[in-house]
Amino acid sequence: MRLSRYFLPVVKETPADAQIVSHKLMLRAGLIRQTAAGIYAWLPLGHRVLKKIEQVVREEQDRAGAIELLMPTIQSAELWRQSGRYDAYGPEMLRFPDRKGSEMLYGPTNEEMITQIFLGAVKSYRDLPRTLYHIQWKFRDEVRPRFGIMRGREFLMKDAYSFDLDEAGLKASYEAMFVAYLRTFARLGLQAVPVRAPTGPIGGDLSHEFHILADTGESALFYDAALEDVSREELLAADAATIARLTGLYAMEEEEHAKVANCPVPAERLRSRRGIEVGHIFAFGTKYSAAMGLAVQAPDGSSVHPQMGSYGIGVSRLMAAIVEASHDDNGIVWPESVAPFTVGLINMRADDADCANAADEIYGKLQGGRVATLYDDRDERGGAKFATMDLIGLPWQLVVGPKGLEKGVVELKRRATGEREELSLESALARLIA
RNA sequence: CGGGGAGUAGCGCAGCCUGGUAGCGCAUCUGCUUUGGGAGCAGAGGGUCGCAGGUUCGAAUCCUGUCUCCCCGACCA
Repeated sequence: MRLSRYFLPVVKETPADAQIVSHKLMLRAGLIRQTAAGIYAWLPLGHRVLKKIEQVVREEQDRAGAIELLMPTIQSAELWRQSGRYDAYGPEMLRFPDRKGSEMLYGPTNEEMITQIFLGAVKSYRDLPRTLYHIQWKFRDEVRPRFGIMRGREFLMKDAYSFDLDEAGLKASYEAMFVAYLRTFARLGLQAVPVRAPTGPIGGDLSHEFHILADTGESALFYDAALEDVSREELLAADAATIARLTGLYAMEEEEHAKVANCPVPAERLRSRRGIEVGHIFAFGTKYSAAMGLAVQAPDGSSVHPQMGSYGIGVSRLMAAIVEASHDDNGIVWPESVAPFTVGLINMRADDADCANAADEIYGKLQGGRVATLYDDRDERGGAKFATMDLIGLPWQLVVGPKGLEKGVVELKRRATGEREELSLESALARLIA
């Protein structure tokens, strides 16, 4: 993409409304634009990142055997009356009538709907287990939206729902999702801490939250320092044993931690940090299957309510969490897995014919490959170009200028470390494409 | 929902107390000079001062109402 034809409204000054670094940087880098309290438009660059995150989440869901579908954002109140949640759910649920006066709502979650869909299709234990998921916009009319997309009212969520014949099956489905979550966050370059969670209004008896450690997190956590020692490789290779080990380590939200009489973690290993909740998984058993009359026929001919679980990841929130975890004084530092473009190709002198031709040619070569390139072909001073590239945080900057061309080299800069290298064009391209 | 704050040009702000018909920086546009880490000079465009009433000869400024946004608390991916 040529920057001269792109839509990238970067901002030099920090927007007054933004308080935390991710919100400031996301506004400044032209990723998002607020349209109402807690509601944001995704500008082209932000949209690309959102899609990249979504794709990593999707791949790990698929890998875990979950099946993607897509449910609507608008639901009928009738559905929610069947589970009893229409009245139980608070004013966070956005309710409105359609033209006939039927009560509708913008879905804050989809347990009822998925159960309804399942009920219409599955009658036999032979169709279990199944885990279905979708990645869809949700709306929760939060009392106080804040921090940009960190706590928006409209947000993109991956929510998965598992159906099993018995509790052992549910446990297996829960663990499969647990593994998927560990891998997902590791691939996104994040260190996530699984925290044993109180099950709250959704019900059930097994639940974990996944928190990204960050000073600006909204939750205060207490946990065993050993949780920080888990390597990325280990998380990517996670299995049931990994889960057993991780969940065996102490980790609680402040509120729960306060209730613990004798904390099992020795003081020197107890860490207190803040976290951003980016995922939450529940095993809630037959709560919805029973309420909504979902039953399958078991091998012995009896009728059984499937054991269910639900598993959420805040996809849009993850973007803010990544920025919180990965930035410096100059701007965002995207992990390669979610970077909107891999390379920022900088033409130092767009008004210089030789330089422009050389840069155009390099751009052409990169176009054919797998790396997405954002080509700054504007006639602008080098300093401004670097500032923009640093702000938007692409992993690589490839600099083409007259001085380098004289020597037959280009400069390759790694955003994360700032290290620069002069290379022949061939080796620079080889490096990027590899 | 309670408590606090703010709405003036695309962004960041001043002006308001002490009414006299709107200004600064950045950004944008034009020209010239520049060009390897946010250039300089000269010029230009852009605002019914959130909205609605009221007071007044006259309202960004005073009064009333209203809408919106932000921050602090209880909820959540």
